[in-house]
Amino acid sequence: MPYATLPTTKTTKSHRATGRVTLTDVAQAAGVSPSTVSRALRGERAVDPALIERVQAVSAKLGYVPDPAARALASQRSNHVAILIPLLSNALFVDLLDAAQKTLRASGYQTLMGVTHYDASEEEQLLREQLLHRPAGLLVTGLDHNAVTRKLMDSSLVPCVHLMDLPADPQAVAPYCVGFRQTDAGAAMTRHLLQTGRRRIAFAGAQLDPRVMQRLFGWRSALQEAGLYEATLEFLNPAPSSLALGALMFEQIMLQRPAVDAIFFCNDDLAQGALMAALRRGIAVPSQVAIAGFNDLTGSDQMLPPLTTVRTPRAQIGVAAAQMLLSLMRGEEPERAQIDVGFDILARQST
Amino acid sequence: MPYATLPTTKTTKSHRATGRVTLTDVAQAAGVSPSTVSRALRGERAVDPALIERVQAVSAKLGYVPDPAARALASQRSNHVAILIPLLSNALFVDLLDAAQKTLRASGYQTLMGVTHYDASEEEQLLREQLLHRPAGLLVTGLDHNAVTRKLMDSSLVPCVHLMDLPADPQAVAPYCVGFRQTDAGAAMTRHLLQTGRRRIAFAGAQLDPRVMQRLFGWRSALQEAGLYEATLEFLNPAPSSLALGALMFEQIMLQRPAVDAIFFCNDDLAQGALMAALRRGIAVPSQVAIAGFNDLTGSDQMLPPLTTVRTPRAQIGVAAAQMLLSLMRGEEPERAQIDVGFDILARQST
DNA sequence: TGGCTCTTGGATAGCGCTATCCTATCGACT
DNA sequence: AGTCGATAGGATAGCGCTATCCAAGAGCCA
Repeated sequence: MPYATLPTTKTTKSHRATGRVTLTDVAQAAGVSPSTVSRALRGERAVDPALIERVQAVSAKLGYVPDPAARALASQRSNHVAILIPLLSNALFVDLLDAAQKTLRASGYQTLMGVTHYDASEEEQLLREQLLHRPAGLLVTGLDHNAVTRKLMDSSLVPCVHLMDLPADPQAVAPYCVGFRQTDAGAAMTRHLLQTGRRRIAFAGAQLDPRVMQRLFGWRSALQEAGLYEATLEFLNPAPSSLALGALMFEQIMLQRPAVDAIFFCNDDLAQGALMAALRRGIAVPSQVAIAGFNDLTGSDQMLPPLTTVRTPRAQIGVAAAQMLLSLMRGEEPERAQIDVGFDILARQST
Repeated sequence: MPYATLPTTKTTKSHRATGRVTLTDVAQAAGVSPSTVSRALRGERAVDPALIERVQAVSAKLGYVPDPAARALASQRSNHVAILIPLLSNALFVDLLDAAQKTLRASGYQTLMGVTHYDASEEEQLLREQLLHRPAGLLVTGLDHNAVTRKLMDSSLVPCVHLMDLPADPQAVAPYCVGFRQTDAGAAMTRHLLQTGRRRIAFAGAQLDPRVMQRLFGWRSALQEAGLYEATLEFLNPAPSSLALGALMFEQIMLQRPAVDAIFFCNDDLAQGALMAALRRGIAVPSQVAIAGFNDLTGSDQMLPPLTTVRTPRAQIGVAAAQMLLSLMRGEEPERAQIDVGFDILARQST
């Protein structure tokens, strides 16, 4: 006996309450039960292929669109993916966001963005708010979080992928990560400068977030290896990085240590500002002092001279992390918990 | 008779289903009905002040947090605000997003971001998806949308504020807008160039979105007023704007019209690229050719020479639009439907 | 004092789904 | 032939709130 002919308690009214086409409407029109429609549309369990087709046709004809709020309430899971990034004022993170967001949307997920401003307690608060929406997945920048944040992430059971960073242990199975070894990148750029014959290589860092500190450690170890490390070659400023700060730091370094023959800036915007300051001062780059940056931000190839930098594949990180998250949300176990996307030294004319 | 002593049908179980503290738990603990808790916590209708305090205390003690999904389902309204911007690769829109997002979050709203890529049908699709979440408000960039998009915005009854642009009619009551007159800004910069004695002023535009076109119209009308307009002074390229494109366009213009004495670029990144190209070519700025930009993006003050540009208060636009939206969402009618935040000509050394 | 409105709290029916349990049918195996 | 299990569909109870309708009592006036 087809479902439509069963004695139904309330037939006509349901469809008009909010003017919305509901799953029940589709069920009635297709002559099946709501459960079946729900299952057919989600590909859940076994449903007769012919029935699936019919349900899909009816639902398309009626213009049925599932209500995410009802779905979230009933299933305790939304189609949101929360992403936490430190800043929107650094193009690096915007590129990450853009790539991840595009990939997730293609699979039907809505991105909930949270900006932490490098503040652990703001991160915690944002995570709390986002978890209320029962996100299907979580993307967070870096591996450094306060204890409460880590506990929230764990106990929520929401799949989570970390961006940009990798754990010290290459065999770790614990956090899912997509990134590269910041320390290695810092060391690699320093070695490149050593190879071009530089001996007094300063490090200029701003913001001083964990990843900048790792690059600093890489620079230190490469210089120590070469027996050229001096603590006074470190120039650190906790202010956010910008062209203006780069120009300022360049002037300070040239004043305090006029004999440096290279400066490794922790981010391209600082290095770009330094290059402009050098032009203004008439300081020859690279003959008097070499300048290197990090991240290959937009415009670095247009500088005078073009800026030597580390190309960090952040769009690739965003896409790969989103894909890893997608597979985790499908309940799959990814092959490797960590993906090392590597980096490239782009040797341009500034070194 | 206090609510807790009434014959309750099911007392113990509700609290354990999902391990979540629900409104009903708070109601029982406070000895009032769920309706009262709901009203007390939302400040809805009249509730005894003492009762409100008690409910708040109990709810804080139990750690109750309302479920947004349940709320959205029952009230047909979420705490989401959808924002549509064309690109994340233009710092202008990121600044807008950042400011709006920050303001909205402070009032408890979650931002749903959508990136349209200047594509009307993608905008329509994004809007559709976002409306499913029953957003409490809508922020969209510009005033140009296809017919379906406009209809979706209207029929959804969701309060909507448009960013960056203002309607031609200054007395219009129709769309809520926060922005400035792009045409006026284009004309103002052109007049500034005329005042510095320039006579052959080229316009270089990329992306060619509606706002760029309005700046172009402003440039045209100012030149026509001065009797100096020539169609061959227009250089338009539909590619997205970037430093590299700016450098390229600069070279093309200097090749095709070597006698131009000023170039007005529709965006700062183009102008920055042009300044770098001029440095490379040894073309003197501003003595041989003046260069002007638009938006005062980061780094423009660090150029050599510093770039003359139009300061557009985009953070202010983001905040003001969010505030207008907040008041609309409270059901208030704002004083004015349009807010003109104006702009400033920043005359630096490049002109 | 009676009846009126106004105020404040309670009861209850959904909002539109999913998850769980249940039933009917069919085939295969003993 | 009888039983068991697997397969595919149906019935139903929530998920956690809000909105609507009701009721009780207070205050007010004639």
